[in-house]
Amino acid sequence: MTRKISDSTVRRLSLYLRILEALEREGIATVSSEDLAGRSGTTAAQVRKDLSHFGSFGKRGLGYAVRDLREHLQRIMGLERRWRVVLVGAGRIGSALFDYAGFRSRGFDIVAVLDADASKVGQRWGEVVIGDSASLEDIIRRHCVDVAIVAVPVEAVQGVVDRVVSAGVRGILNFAPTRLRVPEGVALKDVSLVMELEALSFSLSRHASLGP
Amino acid sequence: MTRKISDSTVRRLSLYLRILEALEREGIATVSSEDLAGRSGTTAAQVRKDLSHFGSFGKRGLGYAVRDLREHLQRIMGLERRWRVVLVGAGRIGSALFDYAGFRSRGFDIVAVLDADASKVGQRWGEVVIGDSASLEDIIRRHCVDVAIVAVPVEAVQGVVDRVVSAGVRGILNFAPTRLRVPEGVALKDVSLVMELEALSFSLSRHASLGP
DNA sequence: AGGTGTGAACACTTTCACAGCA
DNA sequence: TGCTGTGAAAGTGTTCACACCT
Repeated sequence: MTRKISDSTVRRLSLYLRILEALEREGIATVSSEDLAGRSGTTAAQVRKDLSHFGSFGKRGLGYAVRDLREHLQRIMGLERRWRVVLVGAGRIGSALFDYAGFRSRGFDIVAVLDADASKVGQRWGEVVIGDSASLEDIIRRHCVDVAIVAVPVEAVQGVVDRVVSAGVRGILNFAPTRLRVPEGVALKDVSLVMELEALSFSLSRHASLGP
Repeated sequence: MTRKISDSTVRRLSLYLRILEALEREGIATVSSEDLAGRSGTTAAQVRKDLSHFGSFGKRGLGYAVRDLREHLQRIMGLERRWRVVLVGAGRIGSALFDYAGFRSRGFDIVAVLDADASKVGQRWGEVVIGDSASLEDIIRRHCVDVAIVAVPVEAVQGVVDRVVSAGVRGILNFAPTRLRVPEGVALKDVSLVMELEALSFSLSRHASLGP
């Protein structure tokens, strides 16, 4: 089996999960698809369809048990375990990412930081010492790295990604604004800030006349 | 008219634009949809369809004039002008964004930085002095701000967005991991790092058995 | 010949509507 | 009754295939 699950579904699952965690903290035990839809900006049918790809988690006439559904989603998303992450690039973006507590609290441990700049190598960031990018393959194998966050200049990024992949990493989060080539079976996500801003520019230019 | 243009098309246009700029720097004068597709990881038909929403820019039998198409795309994306941006939140992410040269070089000028933390207010970052979030509306009106980049904690973000919108901003780039409510006519883009990582986690968990 | 522009076919996603269970 | 789970319908986006222009 292993049906193809669409990207948009996956994004919504991640959102549902966050909402369920909040509900749980508030001590709410049960939630309907209607309610979950309201909180996630989608429709009740969409919520039910998204969940239905993985099983039947609700009770008819009642809704979903918050804790139970949260646990299911966590398992579905592969978040019942922790992931080992290498951060390549200790510049501004890398540094902000390293300090972002949200990663650790959601199961992603940055176990190593690497940079090509000799003046950065050896610096201590909290628990980790910045290593030399030359040792990339070594570090990945030694730390059993699962995921690479790549925050290096656009000229360097394809080279880094090739090495990371050949060292066995199958999940990559890229911050450089290029279309990267990765082999089949490697999951790649891009975060392109410029692309997002340009999309805003496009919207603003088109709907200029729709004022309040 | 003003047909609805899909989000994926807009993202590709932004990518085409970057590729065309690179081709121009390399002194390449002409490009085919086939070639552009290869460089952007899509298909020739997709490229032609994307462009066809806005007009006919190519010459049959020849392809597209790089410079000409670049100019057209720039206009289509609303990038022939500069955009005035306020950055709300001078924490780690805010600081990394401020230092990211890519924004300025692509037409986005950060004209003001604001933070709610009194200890940060008054600090000088390059050309700008960090202002107090209390003066948000003032700053937006005084600087004729078009776009707000919001990098504040998740608890604060909806409040900031409401104020930003009521002060007249119609484009928002949000870094907090929540679904924000904005009125019709306001363009909102989310950058959710956790969501991207969770999507990676999902992929990795599902395709665990597809090894080389 | 060579490569664009585009209607028509196809694939995928979302919404609808309702049967079925608590 | 109330709300889930799900086929069927509607809507969107992508690919195909070819007429048409240079």
